[in-house]
This record gives sequence, structure tokens and C-alpha cells, in this order.
Amino acid sequence: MRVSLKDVAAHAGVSIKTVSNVVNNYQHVTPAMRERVQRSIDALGYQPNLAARHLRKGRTGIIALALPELGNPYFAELAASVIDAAAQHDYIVLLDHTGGLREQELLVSQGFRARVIDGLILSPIELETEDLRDRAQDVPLVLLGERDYDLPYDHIAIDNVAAARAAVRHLIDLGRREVAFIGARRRRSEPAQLRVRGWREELTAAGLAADEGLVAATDGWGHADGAVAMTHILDSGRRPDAVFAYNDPMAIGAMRVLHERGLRVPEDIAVVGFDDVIEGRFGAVTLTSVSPDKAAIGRLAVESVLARLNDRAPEHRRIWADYQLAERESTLGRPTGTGRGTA
Amino acid sequence: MRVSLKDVAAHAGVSIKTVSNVVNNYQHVTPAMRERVQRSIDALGYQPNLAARHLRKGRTGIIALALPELGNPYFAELAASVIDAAAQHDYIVLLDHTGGLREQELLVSQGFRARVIDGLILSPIELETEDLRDRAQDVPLVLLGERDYDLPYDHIAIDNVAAARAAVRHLIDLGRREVAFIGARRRRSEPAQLRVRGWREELTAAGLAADEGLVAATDGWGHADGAVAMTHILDSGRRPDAVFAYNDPMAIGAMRVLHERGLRVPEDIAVVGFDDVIEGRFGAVTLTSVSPDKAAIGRLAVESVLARLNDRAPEHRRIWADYQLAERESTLGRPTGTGRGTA
DNA sequence: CTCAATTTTTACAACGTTATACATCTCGTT
DNA sequence: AACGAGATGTATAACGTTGTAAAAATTGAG
Repeated sequence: MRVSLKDVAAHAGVSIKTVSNVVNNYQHVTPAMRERVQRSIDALGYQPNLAARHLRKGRTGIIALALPELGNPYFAELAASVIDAAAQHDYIVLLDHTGGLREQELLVSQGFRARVIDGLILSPIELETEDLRDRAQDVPLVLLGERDYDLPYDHIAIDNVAAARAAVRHLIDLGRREVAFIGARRRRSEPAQLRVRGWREELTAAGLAADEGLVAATDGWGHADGAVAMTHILDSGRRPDAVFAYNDPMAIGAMRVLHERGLRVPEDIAVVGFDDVIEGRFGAVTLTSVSPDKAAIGRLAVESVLARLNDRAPEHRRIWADYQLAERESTLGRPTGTGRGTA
Repeated sequence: MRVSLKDVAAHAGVSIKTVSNVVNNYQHVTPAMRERVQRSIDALGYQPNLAARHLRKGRTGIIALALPELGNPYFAELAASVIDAAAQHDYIVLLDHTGGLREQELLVSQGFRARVIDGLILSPIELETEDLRDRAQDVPLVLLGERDYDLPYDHIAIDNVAAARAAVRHLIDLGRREVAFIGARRRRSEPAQLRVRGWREELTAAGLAADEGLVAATDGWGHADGAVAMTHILDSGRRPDAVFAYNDPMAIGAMRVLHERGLRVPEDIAVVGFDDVIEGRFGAVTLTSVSPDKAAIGRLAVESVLARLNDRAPEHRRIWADYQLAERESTLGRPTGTGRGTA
């Protein structure tokens, strides 16, 4: 049987509340009393019952992190960073994944999946602005990632348009003129929108055609989707000299197809990915990629949730995380300026 | 303000307990009453308070999953499978990662990281048998993975020795004679022990030398560690004709080094990995790998924890999950028998 | 040495739920 | 019409904690 405050109190010969005071480091307890109670606590191996504490105080010490897909290494690494950041504040993390499906995201955002949490960090894919508008306000929500919401929630992201432009700029600097985009989403709400926009803007700014025939839409965002998209573009008879992919797994899937077709990377086609996932550094051709500061994103997300939990009503902010362009073999060519991101 | 049973009871003009009965689908409630109460529940938007329920019932509806490393895609995929399996039983998953460090694993196993859980699924790396021996027994523990414990806990794993033997057998069938092993752990307690043993046994059984000079120890188990280990072997002047890696990331790291050195896979050196991670299917050379049934492992783990939670004292079992050898380009050669695993 | 001011400890009431034990109501049998 | 059995609803007491307010102990000033 678990020992409770009552047991400790009996053992020490004091009241329950006094034990509680010791446990909670209440100010007005004499050193002698503190000592005596502590001895009983240690003797009995008392551990506070968090359910009771939660019921009483209304706090659980748990924040939820809902990500689209754990199999995607970017999200796995991000999860690790959130868990570590939360641990620093004595919080633990409840993990959920939505598959990037609107229905699941809705469930999560409204707290139906987990009702034991103090706060929620959500990385939405399909969720619409109006889906969040009439959300019950009880637990603070922090949004992660690229969607562009106009809502009273903190939102942490890198500047996707600028980052995408930096990637495309890099390709243009290499002398590439026909840059394909892989990974516009086929399903509703087009979450890759911002990166496509960056692609379009940068090409246009460079006086090149943003040829929509070189944009391949997909259903998912994994290796296989990248491979399918690349196949699709090549089969359509197009032969771009560069590919910018929505993320690294798609870029790697695309490179596999290029390899099968006998096209060389980067000589025939240069490739840039997004997320700077570890596996991109160990392929036969290492992958140039936009590298978001994942540790910072995790840290900022946790701090935002906790701040909102503690303060009355701070301003709702959009926080920009840092990023870089990590240049590797898949875009090796004539040397070019670095693509350092904005802060 | 959150609505409670009391509010619903007042609204419906019945007692609190009757509302509770409806919420919990208690058998003896007249349809009319159920209807009436349900209407009030819907009208007020009542949601049960889990803290109170937990306090009363002693259950949280949460199980913890502690993995060494989320960045490793095998564990990420495993986590996804556990989350899904748990959701099927209305359980949610608290995720933790230990870094494979004994101290962290100890903390987790003794419940100091999370005291709100009904059960724990732990995938230990460094933890010793005696570390678990005097564990407080209050929450059921299920062990995952390859360690060989002699303890009263359920343990779910594939037969690592047999799987490793199947992998090495496959290489031998290809005509390879000098098979290196990458990824014996340098740090305490050698968790890769079983796979090394499989490697050794199968070579010996085939009348070949299990040359310990071809075993490379590492500190970690990521891409970079595989690359370092491969480099180490090649720099030592050895030129094996096959490599069996502790896991896929290490195999991929090793293949990168082989690529840099101008060695062809599989012509010069065949490579087999372990875990059958998605990225292995999209490199320039796709990777042959031992493929554990991750979905089954996740499902079995969750079911074991919940069974132990509900039953009095079922037998503590060692459960074997299925596996296969997925043959791909990195061991392409003369056709050979399939390496189907045992059940 | 007394009394007020202050510090330390205590008793008790929540928090929202479910289990227990009891009260009531329904209905088929005598 | 009376009775009992079974079905259905209710009052009350936990679960273990902390906030509040009051009691007790201690201190300091006159």
C-alpha cells in the first residue's frame, strides 16, 4: 500500500498539514520540526500522490506534444528536444501523433485525446484557422510549424518563405534555371504553401519562370512520396536541372529515383531538401538542406506554454526560430555565398 | 469554469451518482433516464475530470514508454506503434528517452521521472539485472528489446541471436567469407552482445573463423558511429567482404565510408543492417536488413502492461515477436534461400 | 510578569469522482 | 390486495492533497 501524508503524520506524531508544509517547503516550519518530519518521510519512503495534488491544485505537470508523424526523423528529433526542454522545468511530455489528419488534429486541439494536460504544443498540417477559433480556452495552446494562422495563440516557426527562397537562391547561384518543387500537398489546405511560395517568389525575383508544371503534388511527405513525385516529373518528359523538396525524406526518395534513372546528383540535377535530418548526411550523395534550429524550437515551445500557464495574459506572439542552409554534395558546384538565415 | 457532475445533476434534476452511472454506462439505468441525463450532459458540455477519477480509482489511463533515443528511426516507429496500440485501449502514452544511460534508465524504472502512470514499457540498454531486482513493485513493468534479463517481468523481443545468425547465414550463402561486425558497444554491459553472439555462432557453425579483429566496438549507435567503426576496420588494413551492422543507421554510415573509399556495395563488400528502417530503402544502394515486426512489438507491449494491470498475477512471460530478413541491393548476388525468422 | 504581536501548528473543508449501502419503485405471484 | 424479488435511483463517505482560518506556542515590550 502506498504511504500517504496521513501515514507520515502518524509516524511523526504531527498533523497532516505540517507534513504537507515540509513537503512543499513552506516557509514557517522550524528546522527541528522539518528535520523530524523529514526523517519520517524518508523512513516510510513517502511519495506525493500526484492525482490528489492535481485534483487540488488543478495542475498535472504534463504537457502534450502532438506531431503529425513520428516516423519522420525531423519530428522525432523535435520531440526529443521538447522532452528535454520540458524536463528542465520539471514537466513531462505526453506524446501524440495525428498523421497530419484534420480530424485527429481537431480532436487533439479540443483536448479529447488527453484531458490530463496543463498545456498543448501542436504541429498542425491540415487544421484550418476556423477549426481553432471556437476552441475551449482552458488549456494553453502553442502552435508549431509552418502554417500561417491569424489567431490568439503563440506560434513558433522558422520563416518558411524566406528559408525556401534561400534554398532556391542557392540553386540559382549554382547556375540552375529549371527548378522543380516536390511536395506540394494534394489534400486540403496545402500546408506546404509557404515553401512553394518561397520557391515561386525567388524564381520570379531572379527573372526565371516559376513553371507550375515543375511542381509535383503528393499525398504524404515520406520517402516514397518523394520518389513518386520525382518519377512523375521525369515521366512527364520534363528534365529540370534542380529539385527543391518539401523535406529531406522526399529529397532522398527523389534522389533514389534519379539514381535509378542514371541521372547524376548534382551534375545533372542538384537537390535541396528541408529539415536537415541526420540521414541526409550519410547517403552516397550527402544532401544540402535547410536546417532549422530544432533545439531552439523545442525550447521556445515549452517556454511559451509554461509562460502562458503562469502569467495572466501576455501578448500572443509569433516567434521566429533561426535556420541555416547546410550545403553538401547534392548541390556541389561553383562556390557561392552562404545562405545564412535571418533570426 | 469547468462543469462537473454536480452541475449536470442539478441541470437534469437527478442525483450526482445517477449522472455518474450514465457516464460510466452502468447497466441499470432506464433508457428514459439515460436519455434525459445525456441531454443535460450535452447541453452543458460536460467532460469528466480525470484527476478526480484517477484519485478515486487509482488509475490514470496513462502508460509510459521509455526509449533510448528518439532520433533513431527504429524507436520512433516503435513509439508510433505503441501509441496506436494504447489508443485502442483508451490509454495514452507518456514518452521519455533515456539516452541509453544507466542512470536515466534507473530513474525511469523506479518511477522518479513520472509518477502518474499505470504502467511502464522500458527499452533498456545499460540497465543491469540487479538494478531492477529491488524495484518498488507498484507499477507493472514490461521490458522491450534485446537484453537478456532473468527477472519477474514480461519481456518482449525478437530472438536476436537467431536473427543475427540468419543475417550472417545470408552473407555466407552469398559466398562471403570475411564478415565484419560493426557496433559492439564499448560502454558497460554490452547490449549488442546477443547480435555479436549470433554472428560468432553462425560463422563457427559454417566452419569459418569468427575473427574478433573484425568486430568494431562503438560508443553510440548512430550513423556517425557506423562510419567511424567502418573507417577503423578499413584503416586497420583489413578488407572484409561483408559487414553486419548492429542497426541500420550504422550500416548506412558504414556504406557512406565504403562509398568514399571507392568500395562497391555489394560487389566488393555486402552489407546487412538491423531494424529495417524506412531510410534503408531509399539510398543509392538499398539495404538488406533484419526486419522486426514493430507493430506486433508495440501491440504486445501494450497488451502485456494492461494485462498485468488487470489480472491478479499472471505468469511472467518472455514473448517472442516475429522477424524477417528483408533482402535488398546491399546483398544482391547469387539467389539464395529466404531467411524467414521463427515465430 | 502580563499582554500583544508574531510565528508555528492544527482542524477542517474543499477539489470531482466512484463504491457502498440503502431507499424506492415496478411488477409478477399468491 | 398484499408480498417479495429484482431493478433503479440516491445519500454519503471516501480517495490524498492543499488553502483557509483559527488555535497554540513563542517572542518581545513594557
